[in-house]
Amino acid sequence: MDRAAEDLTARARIRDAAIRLFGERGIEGASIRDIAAEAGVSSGLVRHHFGSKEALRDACDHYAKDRMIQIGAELTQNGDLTGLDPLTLHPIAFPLQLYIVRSMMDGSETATALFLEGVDAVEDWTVSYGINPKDRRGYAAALAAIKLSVFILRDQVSKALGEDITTLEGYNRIGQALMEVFTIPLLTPEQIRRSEEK
Amino acid sequence: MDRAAEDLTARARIRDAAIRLFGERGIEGASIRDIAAEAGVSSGLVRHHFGSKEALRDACDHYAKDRMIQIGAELTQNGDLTGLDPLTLHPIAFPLQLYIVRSMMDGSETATALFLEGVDAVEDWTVSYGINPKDRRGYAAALAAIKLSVFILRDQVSKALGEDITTLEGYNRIGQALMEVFTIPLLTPEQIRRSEEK
DNA sequence: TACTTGACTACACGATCGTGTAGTAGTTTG
DNA sequence: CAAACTACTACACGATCGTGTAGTCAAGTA
Repeated sequence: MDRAAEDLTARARIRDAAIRLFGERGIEGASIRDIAAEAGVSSGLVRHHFGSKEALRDACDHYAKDRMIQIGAELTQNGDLTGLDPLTLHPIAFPLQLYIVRSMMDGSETATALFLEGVDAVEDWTVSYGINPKDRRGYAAALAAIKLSVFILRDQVSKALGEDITTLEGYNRIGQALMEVFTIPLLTPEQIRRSEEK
Repeated sequence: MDRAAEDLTARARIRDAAIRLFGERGIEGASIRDIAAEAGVSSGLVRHHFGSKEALRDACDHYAKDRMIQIGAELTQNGDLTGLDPLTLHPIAFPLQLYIVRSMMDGSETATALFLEGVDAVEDWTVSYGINPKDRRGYAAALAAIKLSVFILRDQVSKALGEDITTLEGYNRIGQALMEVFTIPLLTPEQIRRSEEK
């Protein structure tokens, strides 16, 4: 994804092109012929390497999941951030996130499993962080969904901001805005108490 | 949408079926033949009434937008809530929201305009409510996107909760979880200050 | 050298898509 | 009564889709 296209094997180029086009246009919106053209190969080669469109999506699912987990692991161990500054990380991680969300919407089990693992992680995190919502599972699910919302509606959010959020600058802006959503309490304790009485 | 199907004109049944199927499967995922079958008419009649698939989506866009605005207006004037209790409102509004989000993702200008109007409304609301984020526009855009995220990821969120959020009970649960996200400050003021120093 | 294997292309297939055309039945209108 | 119009169906069209088949070419191997 980060290396020059001509240095990659045809199989890798097909997979990268599939992740890119699937993520941008949706699974149904990107044909095998589109992906083959994007990768610079024949459509038959896509079938030769992956068997079917479904199997291609499966391969993309597992690759994207592994890459995201790998990136997450490298990010958490703060000691070694070699080559993981935002400027190089963003162009790699953003298309992966985009693809995963699209695959989720298409009903992929692998992508959905990744979402469920994310909810589990957020749930554990609320415990260790001392956050005690009344509905912890619901809270974690909402937080996980929110993290993905800007990817899905990136065109609309970009238009609302007058700034492309697929760029690093735009992405950082909406990321900080999301942080403000999480840190500014919308309701006063008094209002919360009153809404509970109803 | 709420009346018995046999009491509606064929045109209305086609439109309702289109909103339902477009919302569930996406624009590309629902064919004109599918919609015609769902409405109990021939595929030719869809074309007769709406001209093309694009024009059908346009008609659905405007209908959904008008209905949502109408519902919103009836909800805000608290005096008259005739027939607008959640039990009857939910089955009407939920498919409309689902469709609007799908249409947005498909690049519909009408649906995107509705999103931008929503962002404007949230922005105005933060002003009158005394909420002052550093990036007010970004804050409003994030909040508007969040409101729609659970519709898109409804299958994943439902699976995470073990409860179908398309039902009124499930929808209320995730709605309250979202409220908790907005009301529980994630970071302490100390942590916010520290993150700003970086 | 002869054989096998894997990467790769060209091409044809049936299905499905949106769309176009022709025509029927019932109602309205002059 | 005849013409016109509207709601509606049946059917065929070209395009595109995922897929299947056959074959080329280069590299490895016995």
